[in-house]
Amino acid sequence: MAVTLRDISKRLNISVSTVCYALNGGPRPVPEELKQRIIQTAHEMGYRPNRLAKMLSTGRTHTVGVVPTELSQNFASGPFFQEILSGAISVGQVQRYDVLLFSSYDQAEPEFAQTILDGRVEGLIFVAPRRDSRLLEAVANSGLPFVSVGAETVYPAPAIICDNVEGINQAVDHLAELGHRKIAHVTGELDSRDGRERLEAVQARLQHHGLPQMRDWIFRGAFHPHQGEAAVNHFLEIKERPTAILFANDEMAFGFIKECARRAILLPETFSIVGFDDVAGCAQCYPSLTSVRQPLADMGLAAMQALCALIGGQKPALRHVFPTSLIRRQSVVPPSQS
Amino acid sequence: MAVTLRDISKRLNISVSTVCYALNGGPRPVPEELKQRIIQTAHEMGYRPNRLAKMLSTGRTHTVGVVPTELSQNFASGPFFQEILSGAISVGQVQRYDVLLFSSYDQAEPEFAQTILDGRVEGLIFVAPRRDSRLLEAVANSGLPFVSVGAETVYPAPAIICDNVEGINQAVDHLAELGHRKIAHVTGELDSRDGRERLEAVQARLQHHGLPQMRDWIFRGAFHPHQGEAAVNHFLEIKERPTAILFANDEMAFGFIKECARRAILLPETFSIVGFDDVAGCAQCYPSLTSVRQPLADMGLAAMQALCALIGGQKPALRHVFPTSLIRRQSVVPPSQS
DNA sequence: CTGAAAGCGCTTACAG
DNA sequence: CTGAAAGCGCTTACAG
Repeated sequence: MAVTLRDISKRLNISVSTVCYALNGGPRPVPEELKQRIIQTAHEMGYRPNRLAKMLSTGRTHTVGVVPTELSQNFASGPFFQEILSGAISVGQVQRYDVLLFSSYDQAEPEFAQTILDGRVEGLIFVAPRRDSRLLEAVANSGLPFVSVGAETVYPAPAIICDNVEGINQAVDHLAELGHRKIAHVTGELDSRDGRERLEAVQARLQHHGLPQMRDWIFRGAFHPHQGEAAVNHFLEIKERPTAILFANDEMAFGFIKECARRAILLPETFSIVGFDDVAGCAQCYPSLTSVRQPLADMGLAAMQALCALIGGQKPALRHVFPTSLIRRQSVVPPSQS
Repeated sequence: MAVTLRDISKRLNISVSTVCYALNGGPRPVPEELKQRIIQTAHEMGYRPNRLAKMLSTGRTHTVGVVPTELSQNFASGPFFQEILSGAISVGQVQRYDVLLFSSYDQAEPEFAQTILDGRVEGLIFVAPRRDSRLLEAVANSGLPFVSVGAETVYPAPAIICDNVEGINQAVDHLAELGHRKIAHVTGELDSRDGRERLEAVQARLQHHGLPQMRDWIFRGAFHPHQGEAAVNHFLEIKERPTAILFANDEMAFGFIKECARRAILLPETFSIVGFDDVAGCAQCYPSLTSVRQPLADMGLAAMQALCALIGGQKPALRHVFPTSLIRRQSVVPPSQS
């Protein structure tokens, strides 16, 4: 069907090697006149090089794979994944790497490791993997370069993360300064580093400020909006209501805001709320959401750069911690007098 | 380096074909006892099938490529692209297709067609391509299956689009009902179907309602937030200010909102505004943005399904028009009396 | 039933 | 300088 080097070589009665060298512009020299004739006929015949064949024979694919968060069932839907992806892609443009999304991903299948280690990619980016991921273990054993972004692994691979403790401190300090003394926390998935670290940081910082801590003020979530919605009931029903709530990510805060709107519960009057990640939606919700900014696009960018460095045989830093910053918006006000 | 079928066959003193058939479970039968022994040793030796080799010999890659909007310089950043991608990916999960993002994309390069037609993918999804895209022409000539989403092409390939006229009518009708008689429009890129169709629909619907049209009320944009910002100055400076502005997409409306906030111009009191696309940010901005909803994720899903059908030899519909709906929020109020 | 071999379309070390 | 051939690691039609 498709035109091959062989077809061209036959047409011109020369060898495939010469055609190959001519079309690739090297490394073996080809007389200019002949080279032009080859390029010309290749064009006439509608020749298009087969990349798979090239990849197979050279062993280079110029492709990196992106592996979705194992926690999220619907893959690429969240802004977390998307912003990181967009950062990664912008580097790909420069470094000339294409990105393969393993969308045929199926958590249920134990042979998934086979799929991502089947030779199509030169390296992998894991977005927010779990610490105990069996996938990671298989990949680490395979020797294929990889980095993780948004979470640290137990393997000696570059991790691009944010400073959770700093971020939480900024949030708690802000609330404390305004006079909040009853601060609650809706946690993330506690199997993840981010979920656990943020919870611990909240507890440590509350203690640092000498603020009270109650069991009812910790609501266990898992990074999904749904748990934010569920939290509304919880915090309304407990005896001692908090005046401020710190969410482990924005998505849960959005769920909370939405549910409050549905039930006509005033925000920020009833609860001051703070999110984490500062995804695009924060600036645009009502009330706009004060949030700890984690520079996701920059992190995706750094992840891709680290991966390219690894592939290139360099040794990038194993830990790339990005600073957080508190973005203040309308969702936080001083506690109402009562 | 890596273990191959050949290595296994040597170890067991049998032929590669037998090993291949055993590991693939067919099509040629292999005695159960032998098959188990082969699987066993393959496992022991850490065999991992090389997908590139398989792709090359079978001619199937089980991969589809996604080509970014040519209008947008920074590729995967916009929510438009991202929501469509997420819809497409969710189908990939079911149909077992992986998604290749051509992130090494470079508009400047004329040989880009070579890159996307190099045998790595079985089909292509074009996100909002321009009508006159030279890329499309090359792809259409190549015979590789493709679909476009968010725009129609001149080629007989499935187009997954929304009903621009319906959407604009919904928006204009809504404004007219509230009493607006001075309605402006910030256009999209007029080289695109969406940009042009929406402009024409606005003009037609204004006429239908017998509303005045002024040259100053058409501000030429190109789908980027920046033009929304620029529009603020324009509409403040012209003699006859409109009372409502219809933006060709949300991004420009966001830019407008942001600039108004910066300059302390009250919304929606000063201008009622309507966006188009209803991306996630609309529900969360202040004032929350009334917008024409284009079901992007569903469209991405339909695009992927149509593409899979094409690849499978079926003939999906050439035009898949999704209905729009006006999502009413806070950014539209009746015109102020004056 | 099983093995030897050709083929997928490139790249490149090896002869001449 | 250029051609013939081996090789990348699979799949599969062809012999035996």
